Amino acid sequence: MVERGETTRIIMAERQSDVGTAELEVLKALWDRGPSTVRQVLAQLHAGGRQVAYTTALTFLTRLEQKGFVTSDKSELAYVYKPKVTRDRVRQSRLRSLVNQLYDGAAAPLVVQLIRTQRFSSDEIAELHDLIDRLDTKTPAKRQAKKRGR
Amino acid sequence: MVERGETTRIIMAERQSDVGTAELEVLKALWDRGPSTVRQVLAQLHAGGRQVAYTTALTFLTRLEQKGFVTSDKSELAYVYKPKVTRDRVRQSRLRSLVNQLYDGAAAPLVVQLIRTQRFSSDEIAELHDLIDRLDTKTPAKRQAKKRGR
DNA sequence: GACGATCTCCGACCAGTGTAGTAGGATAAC
DNA sequence: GTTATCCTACTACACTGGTCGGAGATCGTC
Repeated sequence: MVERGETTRIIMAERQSDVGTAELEVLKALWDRGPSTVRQVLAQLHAGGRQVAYTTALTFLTRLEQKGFVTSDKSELAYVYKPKVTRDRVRQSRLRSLVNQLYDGAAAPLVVQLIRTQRFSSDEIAELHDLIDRLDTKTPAKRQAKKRGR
Repeated sequence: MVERGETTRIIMAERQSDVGTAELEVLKALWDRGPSTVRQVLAQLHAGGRQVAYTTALTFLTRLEQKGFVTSDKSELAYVYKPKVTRDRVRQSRLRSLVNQLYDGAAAPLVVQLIRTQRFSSDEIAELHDLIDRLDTKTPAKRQAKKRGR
């Protein structure tokens, strides 16, 4: 009755088209194999235990392209798809969502939880140690652009 | 036409009903306020900027109850809902999903990424330092319960 | 006891996602 | 040239999650 809908849409727009779990599998296939045809992606999916039909894989790739996550080279009969987003970008984005949704945007508690609940090899522990040590030196507050390059 | 559907359903069953983003807001309201009526939850949602109708909040609570994430005390006219899962459980579960989906189940790379890309206050850094140090002593393999109390 | 405010229940709608079938174009093989 | 094969485009369907309206039960109050 009321003319709501606008605001609602805007609020939801914040979480614009995301990649679904099955679509993510497809992206992973592309990350792992590099540019691939539908059939190659399909083979990868099957190898990973996802028994879907050829057209299903095609649909995923088409939708991913609509959403802007992959591009396709249509010069050959069988299109060759390749990812437009990196694995890291997606990880980053998913991570941010998680932090915002469940940790009030503060990453530290997340890290604490991870360290507390997960098991790590001594190599990993060493690496973490190293990273944290390096954090100490370049303390946050200032964030002096040492490598202004990027 | 073909009698598929069985297998499909089974495969999808693996990813049993999860909590949606709006449902999660409701859960958060319950975590923050403790046991609440629909109206109270609604107020909390509005306070958080989510302008939804009363019946929408009701639907969320009902669905959450069906899914087993909340219970309700129906002794009064207005039911009082309370969470059946802790915030930590949900965090844990979401985290595991993320790690499995995007980090091949290995938490360490996630931690590395977090530490690399997020900013931390010096207090937080100190805490992390502490945690990692403690990891060193009780190396994974054995996990000798030094502080059995927990 | 009729009225208005509240509640819950039930059904509904839409968008998004997982999944696939069919149609029709291009290609390769006879 | 006809046939079998492979590819994309289009359509469809079920299920879930976000959103709500109307119907019917309850309760407090004149």
